[in-house]
Amino acid sequence: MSKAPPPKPTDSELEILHVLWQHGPATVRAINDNLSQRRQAEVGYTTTLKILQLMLDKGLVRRDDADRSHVYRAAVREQETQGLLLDKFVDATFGGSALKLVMQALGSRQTSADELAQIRRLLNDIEIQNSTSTADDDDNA
Amino acid sequence: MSKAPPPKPTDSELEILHVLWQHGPATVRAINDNLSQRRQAEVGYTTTLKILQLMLDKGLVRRDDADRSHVYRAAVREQETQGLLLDKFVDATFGGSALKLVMQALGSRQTSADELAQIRRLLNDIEIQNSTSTADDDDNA
DNA sequence: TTGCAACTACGAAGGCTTTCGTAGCATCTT
DNA sequence: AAGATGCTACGAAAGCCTTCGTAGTTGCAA
Repeated sequence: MSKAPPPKPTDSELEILHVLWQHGPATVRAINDNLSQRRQAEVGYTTTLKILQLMLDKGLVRRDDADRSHVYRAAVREQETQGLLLDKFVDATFGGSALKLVMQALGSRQTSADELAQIRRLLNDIEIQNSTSTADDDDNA
Repeated sequence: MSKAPPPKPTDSELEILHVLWQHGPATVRAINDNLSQRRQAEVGYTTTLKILQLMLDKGLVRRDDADRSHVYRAAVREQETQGLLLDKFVDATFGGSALKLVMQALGSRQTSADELAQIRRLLNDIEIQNSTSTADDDDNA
């Protein structure tokens, strides 16, 4: 009955999720080391620990505390989480228009020919889907 | 001299900026009415006033206090502000890859044929620019 | 002129996020 | 066995954002 939807991660939490998504399950020590590398400065060990504990409460991570050093792993998927954040961002910043966002992202930025090609490929896929799936749409979120 | 870079607006501030971008200069009363419409609930008048005062401090808006009812107007441009926010968002959420963001935005979302066409047009423009303006480029990212 | 309505300024509370210090406990080493 | 090391739990502080109440002032109307 109660599948509480996973809440929107904060910036620090998102940073930790990136580590977990990239490296898989890890101890606080490993996560903290990784975080310290990414940033300029050292991150306090207990800071990382605390955030992980809060994330556990929120359901953003799970942990295995069989061993003395608990092992944390992401409880939310990368794409889903990014999609969630993207939705909110599009609403807040571009009034809900994903098109505006895409135009802005492509327009005011260096985009390589390779990337442009990838996007074209995606556009083709979408158009094919749009034209073929018109008969059988059975999607509910 | 010190052209202090305009700081990143918060969510509430951004909401107010949207009103100002859309309607031009306005009084607190007008802004507050507009805000109250967008949301479900009434927004406290002094809440709006307070945020505008903070925005004035930050340089996000300017005001004309010739009349008793001060008139506020945006001091930052829509596109620039959106670009700034987009940069931060891409960094935090997609590890700096604008491509991933675009793919996610287009992939997990309903995109109309019309919108797809607009994006294609933009892609064409970009490719033309890439080939004409840099006749002799070997690109390195 | 007196009183009401509208406006600005300001302080403060509450919530959230991030950071860190400390305490307590288990483990390992010598 | 005893001490050092490393780990977790927890409390608390600081900063930021949002919200609102209150006080003081100005302008208008009766």
